[in-house]
Amino acid sequence: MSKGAAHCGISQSAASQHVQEVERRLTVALFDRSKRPLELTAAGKLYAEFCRDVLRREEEFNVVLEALKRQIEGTVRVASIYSIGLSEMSRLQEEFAARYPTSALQVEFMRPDRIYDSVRDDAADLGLVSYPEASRDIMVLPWREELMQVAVPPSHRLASQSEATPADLNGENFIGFDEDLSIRRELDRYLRAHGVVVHLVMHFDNIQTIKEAVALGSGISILPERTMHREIEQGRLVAVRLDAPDLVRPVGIVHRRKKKLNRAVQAFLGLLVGRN
Amino acid sequence: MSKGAAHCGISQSAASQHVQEVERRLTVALFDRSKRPLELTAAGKLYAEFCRDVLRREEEFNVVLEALKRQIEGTVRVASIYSIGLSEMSRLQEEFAARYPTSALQVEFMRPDRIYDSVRDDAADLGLVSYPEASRDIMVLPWREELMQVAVPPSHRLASQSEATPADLNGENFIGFDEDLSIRRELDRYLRAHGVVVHLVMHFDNIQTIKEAVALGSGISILPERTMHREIEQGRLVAVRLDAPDLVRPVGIVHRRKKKLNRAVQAFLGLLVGRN
DNA sequence: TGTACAAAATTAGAAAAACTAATGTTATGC
DNA sequence: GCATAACATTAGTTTTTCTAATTTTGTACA
Repeated sequence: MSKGAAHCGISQSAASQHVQEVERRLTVALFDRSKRPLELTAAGKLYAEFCRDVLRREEEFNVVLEALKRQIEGTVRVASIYSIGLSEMSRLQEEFAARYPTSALQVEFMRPDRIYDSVRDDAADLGLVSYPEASRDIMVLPWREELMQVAVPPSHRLASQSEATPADLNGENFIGFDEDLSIRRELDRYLRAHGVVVHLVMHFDNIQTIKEAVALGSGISILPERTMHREIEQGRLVAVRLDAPDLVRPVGIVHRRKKKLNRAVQAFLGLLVGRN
Repeated sequence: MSKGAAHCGISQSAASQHVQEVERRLTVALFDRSKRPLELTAAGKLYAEFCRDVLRREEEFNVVLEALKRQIEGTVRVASIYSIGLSEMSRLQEEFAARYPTSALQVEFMRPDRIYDSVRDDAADLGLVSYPEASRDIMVLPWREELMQVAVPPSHRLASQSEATPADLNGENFIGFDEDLSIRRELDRYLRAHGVVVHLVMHFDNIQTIKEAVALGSGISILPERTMHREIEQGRLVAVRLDAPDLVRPVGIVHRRKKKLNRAVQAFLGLLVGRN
């Protein structure tokens, strides 16, 4: 019993009292005290077996729990708008995997309203959205502001200009965003503020389709410059700088207001805000 | 959580604090507190499963323990000298079984020294011995004093007498007990005290063999009267009363000095001392 | 049989843990 | 935004557990 006490880091007295308390609770002797060294009774052996079983089970639990914790702690679940771009995300993913090899990054692309829902329901740790909006549950970290430029087909008269003024857009066929998107409201406000009236010929809910329509000559648009790189390279689109430096698309990181962000999420955030 | 607290008979506060303490120990959240009603996290479910497992195992332990306790509490283990007699013991056994049907009586016959050892080692709860001797470990309860009479074959000259004096034994061929037995020492002392000298022709360690030898006419002996009933009935032996009323064989119950006697043992003791 | 020794039991009091009542905070539905 | 129910927090009390000191006990040995 003394050895047992030492093994548990308690005094001999505590061990003795504890054993007696267990015996009192079970109303059965665990040790035969008329022998030295002390001998376990049949009940004592049974109890020891029970205790060992419980400890075994606890160890098993801890192993599974640690695995679960690693999984929870080491995973970043990101919900992103499509227009962040697959290439951008895969670049981030590679860098994240290199820097934090024990962590995992899960990216899913979806429409903005579903991103907010995902974050709210804790289906995603972070959301990447344009024109981010905070609310009771949602908190916003500004990420970057994307320069907006005029998107025109190479055949367009503006394609040869190095810069355009808002007035240059007057009366143009325009391909816009759906009315329920923030970016649509922002562009409308911008055009109105500069007294520009465009001829809205189509509207879509995503940049990809708008770029296609512009490339096909259905009209012009105003899009984030960095989303057009590939089409510009391929000569399918031309981006013309607007002389209004305030026309940007803010992209932000949204997350649940109360939630404690885990190690991996923190690391990913560091990666995001470290390099813009 | 409030319901859980009520279920455990503790306050809501205690439950809340306890859960938080477990969470702190495991460094993992068990509940998703941003939802009402509270939801278990993956870790919480795992922990609940673990707890339920332990409780199940505890129940199992308790079932087995109760069975063991019933077995321990309800069993009397008696070690007896041969000369108590099988018939006497089976009569006791029957009565015990009738009065205490949930208890069990285990009787084993053995030589006196092994009886003391059995009691000392807790292999037997009670020992039945003649000329009982207390010691540091062993405690004695007097049980009964058996009348000693002269055992003679029917053909013997004393067989026709209703009573004999010690002097009648002078010069007789005598069949005694082995020298290491208490009864031998007691008989030697008795004979010496009465100035009797017998001719010791044989000695044995048990009454049964002595009775056989007497019946075969090898000599006479002095034996407990109640051990001769059957041989007397069968006309193989005759018991002659000695006019010395102090010649008795004391039979006692021995048990371990410190040991707490269980329910069944107590009951059996009551049966023994109640009827002599 | 007594004596020495080691180990367990006991005791009293200190330290730690668990608990409660009261109060503050939060998620949810209206 | 407000009401409500449930959980969290706080402060203080009760209960439990623990230690140090002492006594008792079982064993070995002279």
